[in-house]
Amino acid sequence: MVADDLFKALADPTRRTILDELTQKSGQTLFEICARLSMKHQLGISRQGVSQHLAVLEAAGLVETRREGRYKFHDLNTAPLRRIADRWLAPHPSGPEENTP
Amino acid sequence: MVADDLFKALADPTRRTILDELTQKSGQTLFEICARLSMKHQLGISRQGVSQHLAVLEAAGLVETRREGRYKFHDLNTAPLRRIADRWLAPHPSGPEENTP
DNA sequence: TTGATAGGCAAGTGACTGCTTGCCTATCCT
DNA sequence: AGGATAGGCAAGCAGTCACTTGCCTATCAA
Repeated sequence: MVADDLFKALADPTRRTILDELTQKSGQTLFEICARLSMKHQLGISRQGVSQHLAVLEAAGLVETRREGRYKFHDLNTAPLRRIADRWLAPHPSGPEENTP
Repeated sequence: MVADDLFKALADPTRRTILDELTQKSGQTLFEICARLSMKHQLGISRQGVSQHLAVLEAAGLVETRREGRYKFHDLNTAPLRRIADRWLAPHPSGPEENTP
């Protein structure tokens, strides 16, 4: 389920802060994001923790990555965000989501 | 944290289905929502489960309630939804969310 | 080639969460 | 009054999640 990945990704405050950082400066590496979370947000989190958060954001389609040599750059993709509110702003004839987990 | 309640509320698929139902028909009671989840969505969930979900949605500001006698009606409030995407669509000078849990 | 840098994989742990069950209160209808 | 209906409170349980630790691979610079 696509919507599920999206909302689950947004549910964590650290992931939302990562999106904030990528909004300010796109194309950051893992270490760069780690440094910013630590410096600007006083987030004492390990590199692995950030890496796992980025994986969740990528699975949700909110972050796209490109490799260059040993560097992996992370870019923001706001497309999924813009469709969130639309779902509940107008009545739908049928439920847009199957809910059988 | 307001944003935290909002995103946590949206993280659960059952709660999103409840929002779908309230979009279709506003002002439903707890039992009415229970019946619709069971009939239309094959969700085998207890009344307490639905009640707890509604409490979370109300804490997030997505649902507002009004009592009339022994009935409690639930109405949708889409205002918080419309501000979600805005956060990451334009760069912010400083982080809009404190992240010190 | 050696060391340093950037990142990945996997297992373990503590906390949170969704859900149930059991019991209780309040309102309405005969 | 008495039963039925609508809803609330609280404890308990199982599954999920965020995070850490330890080790491994790949690229670059000397």
